[in-house]
Amino acid sequence: MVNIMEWEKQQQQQQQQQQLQQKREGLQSGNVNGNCAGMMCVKVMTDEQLETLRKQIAVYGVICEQLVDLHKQFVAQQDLAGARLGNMYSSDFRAYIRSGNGTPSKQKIKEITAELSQHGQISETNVYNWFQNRRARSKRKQQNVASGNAESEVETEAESIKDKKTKPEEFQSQNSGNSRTEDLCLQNPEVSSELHYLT
Amino acid sequence: MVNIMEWEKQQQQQQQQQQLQQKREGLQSGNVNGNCAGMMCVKVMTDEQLETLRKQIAVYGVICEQLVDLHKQFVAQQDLAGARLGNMYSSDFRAYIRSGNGTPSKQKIKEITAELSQHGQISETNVYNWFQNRRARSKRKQQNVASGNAESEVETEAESIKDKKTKPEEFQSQNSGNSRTEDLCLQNPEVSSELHYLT
DNA sequence: CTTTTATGAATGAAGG
DNA sequence: CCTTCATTCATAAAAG
Repeated sequence: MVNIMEWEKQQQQQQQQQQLQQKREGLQSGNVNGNCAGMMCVKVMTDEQLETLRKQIAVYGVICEQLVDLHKQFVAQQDLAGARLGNMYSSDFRAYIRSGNGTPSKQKIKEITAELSQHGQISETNVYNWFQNRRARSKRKQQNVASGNAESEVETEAESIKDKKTKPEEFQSQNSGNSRTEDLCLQNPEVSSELHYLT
Repeated sequence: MVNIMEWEKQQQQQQQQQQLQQKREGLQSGNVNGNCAGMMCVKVMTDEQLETLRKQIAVYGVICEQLVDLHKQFVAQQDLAGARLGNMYSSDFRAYIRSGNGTPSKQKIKEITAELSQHGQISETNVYNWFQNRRARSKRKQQNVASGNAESEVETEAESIKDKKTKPEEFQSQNSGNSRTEDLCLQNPEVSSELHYLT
């Protein structure tokens, strides 16, 4: 297992440093054709270049998924910023993002895995799990928020969950003594509005 | 295994901060587009979009570069060793398991169910599902491992690949049996807070 | 140090 | 069989 954690920290630090450096240097962010020396401003994006950019961004699409969500939330909350951030992603990028909402499909997973594999060790299982968890959690979040609003915040919860499964509940009897029923509950009202205004 | 998912978050955070900073400082690399007003600028994208793309790519590029380098140091140690099937159920159960990996057959299921019933509530359906899932998953796992095993096989792991296949874990003491090695993860819950500065 | 939160993963079960 | 969903666990990171 080695100390992955250490590595992570290292990375974070380095990244931050990097960031700072960029910042100090004015974050040039490599101009496309920034040859605006005062005349022939050739900032023309050839189709090739454009394509390259799109491709890169598409690859990062998955990586930024959450960022987009947050941005959307922000946009929705502020209303001021408006469309500025909502539509700045390429269609490819958006495609990826959106794919997460519905059906990942094996094909997608393979694609994504392939692309991400270029940047590090990753398996299809990882991607699959990620989507799986993502869907489940976003759904549950919505559920909670919705129910919370509808129920007028009353602490009535408790039982409503019902054991639809009627599953023998496994053999709880065994551990009934120690299980501490964590009971989830992340009541994070506030931000989680999760508006789906997309753009 | 270093998951992309993990550092993805870092990137998200990084990017967010980056954008954040840029916004706060009003850092617009306007030199690229600013003085091209009267020129023949054949743009395929708006300044804003272009700017956004450049930023994203620049940030990602640098970060990824470093990440890739750092990953290389660890990739070699990434060993999946996903093949472990030791099971730790009752010997009886184990015997059954071993008897055949395919098709339990109704008879078998009945028997097994009967035996396990001595230890707790369990139905044939449970047993059936269990076999079903087990087969499917073990198969898929093999696939994944096989395909993903192109990496160098460094045996850095102490050992303990111990199996964790836990089955009727329900019966067993809810032992927390620390499973295997791996995983690392980090996230950035504070992104949201950062977001507030975005304005 | 303890509690929370976020998230990858494992697993039982339902549908098709 | 295969896919998908719901639940749960373990743990790293952050919060207090």
